[in-house]
Amino acid sequence: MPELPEVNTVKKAFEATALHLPITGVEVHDAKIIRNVSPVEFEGTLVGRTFADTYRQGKYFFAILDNGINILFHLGMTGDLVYYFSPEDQPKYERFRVRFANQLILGYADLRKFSHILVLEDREQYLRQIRLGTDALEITFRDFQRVFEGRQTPVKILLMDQRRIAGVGNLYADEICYQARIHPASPAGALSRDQLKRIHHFMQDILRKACEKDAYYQVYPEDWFWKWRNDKASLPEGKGVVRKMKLGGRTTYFVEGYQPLISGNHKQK
DNA sequence: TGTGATGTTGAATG
DNA sequence: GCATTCAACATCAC
Repeated sequence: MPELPEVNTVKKAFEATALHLPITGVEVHDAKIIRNVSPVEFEGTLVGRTFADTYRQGKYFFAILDNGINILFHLGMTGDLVYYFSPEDQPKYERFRVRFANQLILGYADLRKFSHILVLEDREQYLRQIRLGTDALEITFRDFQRVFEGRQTPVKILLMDQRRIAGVGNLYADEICYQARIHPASPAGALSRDQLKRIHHFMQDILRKACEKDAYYQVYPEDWFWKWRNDKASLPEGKGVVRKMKLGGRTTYFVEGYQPLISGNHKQK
């Protein structure tokens, strides 16, 4: 689930809860979850320090220690940070936890263990190394346009390509295509400037609103697509019927008729 | 009980 | 580069 708005919400909660507290202990339950250091090294890195700052780009969240070391939390599919005081509130699937001087415990839970937790000396170098793209909320229309130019690849796959645009995952990509009224399989290079403008606009509009609502789906606007996504029933107002297809190995939902497929035979500029 | 699908990415292949 | 497939992992729905 964690796409840009979810990760942004994790960041906000971390800032409100865990900053500037002395770290008194670390317990690792699953050594494999921290990818580049041993549990002992991880503990040694954290204990006695505080978290001083945070950074986020796309779905990558960094907690920055007071000595400048970055702890990357990439939440994978099921990662989450959980704050609690009492041991009986320990979340299921906790993989490690951090204890603070005020008795607060920060648990890292991850059912499916697709997470990447990394200790990084140099965040910028790491971001260059993985070639992470511009954050979806930051990317200008000009740069956005460049991503799609001359490509045969379906629009949705490019929206989810973290090396080009960082932060959009499977669910929000469907939402963006729906609100922009573009068929997700439309070849990117065939879109007109106006159509690209629409996608760029709705991408940022959707992500911004989702961030404002702390990625809490229940309070998303009524006319958003997500609640019908799994429904094979028709949408209200005769918009059409929800269809399902595979795109880049990911299940994709769209509304037939409402989101016309842009044909690729005449490239527009 | 077995099978396939599930929000993530990264590696391997042609 | 680009497109596709698979693997990492655990659970759930059918």
